[in-house]
Amino acid sequence: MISTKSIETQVLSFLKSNYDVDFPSEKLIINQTLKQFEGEYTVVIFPFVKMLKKDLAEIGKELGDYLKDSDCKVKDYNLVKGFVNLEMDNDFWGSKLSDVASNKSFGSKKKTGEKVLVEYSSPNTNKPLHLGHIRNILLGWSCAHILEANGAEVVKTQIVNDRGVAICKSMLSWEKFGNGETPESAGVKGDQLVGKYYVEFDKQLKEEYAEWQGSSDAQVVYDERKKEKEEKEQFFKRYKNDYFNHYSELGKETRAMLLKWEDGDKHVKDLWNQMNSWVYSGFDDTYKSLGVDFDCMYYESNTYLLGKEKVEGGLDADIFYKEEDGSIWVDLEDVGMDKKILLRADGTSVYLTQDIGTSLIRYDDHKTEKMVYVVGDEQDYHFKVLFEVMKKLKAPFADNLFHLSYGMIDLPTGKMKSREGTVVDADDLIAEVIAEARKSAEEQGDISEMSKEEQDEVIRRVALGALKFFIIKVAPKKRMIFDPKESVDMQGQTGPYIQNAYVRIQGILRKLDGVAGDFEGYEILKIEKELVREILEYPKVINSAAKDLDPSLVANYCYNLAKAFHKYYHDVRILKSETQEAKHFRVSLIKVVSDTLQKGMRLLGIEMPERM
RNA sequence: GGCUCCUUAGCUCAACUGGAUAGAGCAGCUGCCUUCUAAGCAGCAGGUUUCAGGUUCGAGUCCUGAAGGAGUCACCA
Repeated sequence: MISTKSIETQVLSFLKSNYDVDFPSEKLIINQTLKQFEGEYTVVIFPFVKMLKKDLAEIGKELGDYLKDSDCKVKDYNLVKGFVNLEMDNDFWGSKLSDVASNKSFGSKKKTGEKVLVEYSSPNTNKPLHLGHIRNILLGWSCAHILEANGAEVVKTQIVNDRGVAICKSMLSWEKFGNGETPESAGVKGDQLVGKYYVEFDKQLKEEYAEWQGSSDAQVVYDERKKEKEEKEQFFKRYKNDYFNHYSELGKETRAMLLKWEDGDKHVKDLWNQMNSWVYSGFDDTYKSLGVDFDCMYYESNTYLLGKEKVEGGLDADIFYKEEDGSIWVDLEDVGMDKKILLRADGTSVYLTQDIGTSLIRYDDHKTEKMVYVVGDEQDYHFKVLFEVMKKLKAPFADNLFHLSYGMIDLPTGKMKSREGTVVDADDLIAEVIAEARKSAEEQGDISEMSKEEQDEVIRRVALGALKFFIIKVAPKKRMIFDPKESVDMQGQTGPYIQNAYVRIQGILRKLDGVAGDFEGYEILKIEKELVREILEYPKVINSAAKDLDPSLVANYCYNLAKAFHKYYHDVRILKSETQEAKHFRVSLIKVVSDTLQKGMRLLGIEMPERM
């Protein structure tokens, strides 16, 4: 905007005054000129040909001359096919740099009054966070901050799935096999401890199931339910869930516990509160080491009842309908979808019910007319359904619901599967990147002068910079492969590469004795023009990242800017500039580069070290 | 099977939303530290953008079809 707006206006006024054509400004294309050609900006004039009914070359020449004569600082131009390459004059770049340097909030918009709620993380309280959560959390957190930079008022939140069968499994398991173990007595984080009992439950269930498979009950079930030519092994793999629901002793106990929980049984509630508090303190530690936070929390245990109420209300208003068995449904066939159940015949709620309740409570609390759900792409259909249901309920925010859907993370060895123990634990991963960063710092770092605490902080920033950048540089909707070895790389297209650009600038600025001043008359180098041009792109990048809910745009932008800077740093001496003007310009330039890098990376949750 | 998403260099990813000769990093090979820090820079090599059609001045990008992968089609969350 800031960069090409004046050119845009001039091109439009050219079309208006010379041809009396009102060309739609959104169709006007002004790109950065490719490296092979002279110039910095390129106007694509193919689109004009049809309207003007004139030869390409003629239009190009007329436009070029027009721009040159206008006051938008075009020094010269050249024509290649349907492209008019513009060379901007020295003053253009100088004044642009000054504009940015004096604009503290460059890249951020003024508050628009828009209120947005962003939901991310949203774990279950029965096991610790893993790599998948990390992608989710990083996307959510950075989207929230990008939206904020774009002028919105943002509420960061999550929904904690703290009730249901899965939670009862780990509770039951702890009660049966835990011998009163606590995080303190075991010396592990609370979420890890609870996760351990969740895994233990599954193990016990497996053993119980294996034993049962030899029973006569099992034989009867197999004979009755098997598909044609289905082997026993195959069948029982498929039947596991039904076994849990119909025959399992552990299943029976779990369900009994769930019923007690819903009845508010004191013993069960106490146990639930106890284990939850362990999990939450574990989650807090992980969030803290990731450097992310939330403005408020929602708990499924508090919101699912309201969902029920709303569904019943919708039934009275004839938005939903009741089946003979008493279950309540919504019919979405008018919008090309299925019928979906909202309340079971026994009155208990399902996933959808709970989300309906949660969204309404949130609107009451925060009046956010826009909501973003960061949830994996396996739930695409669920959110389509939810959004349609909210429309039917005429919720005031129903037209501004967004599902930021992202692809799963695979390991080089294949999918992550909790049952096969191939899940990458979040805490382990963070510890590992920190260890790697420490190794790198010892080998090639320059932080030995620092205190132990400062060193640790630098290492932490670099480690998390590597991890976060590695994950967030990939476009959200793409499935990504996470190679742990590559995630701790500190060279090339990585977070530390960008941090290093910042550190190099700080190094120069430290050696400066308050040099500042104008750079009137300085003949700006081509590489410097390119750097300024890149900086001018920043607001556009933030804008489209906010529009598309895509932080990877910011990540890739920061990399490109850092790359341009590293080359500049190598080619041009800044402290030993030939003239005072040159030095003033260059210092001003690198300051702006470092500010922009810092701002951009900040939006991704990546902090810059002063040295590394 | 229906629907949705994905497929770009050996590997991991880009490509300014339809623009020029498709770019980076990693891995491989070659140079550059007595310099504002080499976590860096420069170079070599690597591509029929999965395939077949179509739309147009122009297609990795849009449309149709095919192949491969993933997800979903639960009274699980």
